[in-house]
Amino acid sequence: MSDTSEAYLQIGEVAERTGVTQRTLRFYEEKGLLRPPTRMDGGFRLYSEDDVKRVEHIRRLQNLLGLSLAEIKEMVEAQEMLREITAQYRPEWDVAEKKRQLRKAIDVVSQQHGIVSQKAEQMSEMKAQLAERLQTFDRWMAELEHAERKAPVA
Amino acid sequence: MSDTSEAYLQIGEVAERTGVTQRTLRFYEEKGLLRPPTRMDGGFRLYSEDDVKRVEHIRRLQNLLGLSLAEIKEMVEAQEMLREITAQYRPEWDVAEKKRQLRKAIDVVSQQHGIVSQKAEQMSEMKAQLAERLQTFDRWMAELEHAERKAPVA
DNA sequence: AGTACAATAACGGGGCGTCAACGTAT
DNA sequence: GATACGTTGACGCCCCGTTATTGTAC
Repeated sequence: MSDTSEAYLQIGEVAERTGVTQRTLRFYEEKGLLRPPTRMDGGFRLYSEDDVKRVEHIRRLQNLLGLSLAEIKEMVEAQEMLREITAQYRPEWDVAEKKRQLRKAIDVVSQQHGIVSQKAEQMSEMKAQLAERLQTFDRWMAELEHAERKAPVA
Repeated sequence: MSDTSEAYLQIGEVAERTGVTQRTLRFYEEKGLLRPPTRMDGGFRLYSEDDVKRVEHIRRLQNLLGLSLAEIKEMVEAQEMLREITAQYRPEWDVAEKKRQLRKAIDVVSQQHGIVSQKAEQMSEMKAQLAERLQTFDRWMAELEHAERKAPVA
């Protein structure tokens, strides 16, 4: 019931669940975006559910925000920092240091928020344009069908 | 007043106005995304305002939708097709052919619309999450400042 | 005759895809 | 012992950035 090996995932399962390839997972690890996972005796990688979440997070930052892996690495590292500060009490860190780290995290997140806001705006603008064009096309199509009825295929 | 050379732009101006590099413009041309522009006697490229618009269009498809240049090329070509059909009368094209082209265009545009809609949704979701986190961080920061006042820097 | 701008190679880097050759075992 | 899954290289592609060298002129 309380086994040490609660839920390990091999690289193939992680790949399937996250929608990236195994190559990509190993590449992220090589680049320091994913911490090296534990291994079984034969050398097979064993991932945790947390690792899956990190991969999904990385992918969102890539696909939605279009950030480079280097930028993403910085953000992910800043987040790790924050977790270490906040997860368990750390009385040995003085308050000034905590504040500095927190400010850094706030900077990162608000920067992301800015990017997202901007992109979201551009998105809805583009969406409106596309909808308008679809309207126009549909009208043209209707006209063509009308013309066809008047003068059927030669 | 009605000069043949109404408004030509050299590659540097186009680069500046579109925010891409000259290298990128030449690369797009090489890959067939931009039609080869006219040249002056010495070989310098001369772009039109329409070319500028095409570059901006390509960039939006890249940055917002994250499409590959190959995909973008298809879309741009489909659009050109449509322009040729609709811009001037072409009685020599039969209606069935026009309909086929128009259907293709509708397919392309509604596909884009689908992608945009989906991305826009993910965007606003992410935006909300980020806003929430910012709230949390701000509260933590306030707590830290409170603590600092009670027990000032050692 | 000097300066700003452009042209064409050619090499390099990020982010993987894709074998190849080989070891492991949910 | 056969099958499915994993391991580490190594090479290649896409989308350009970045010189380097040479030519042109809003």
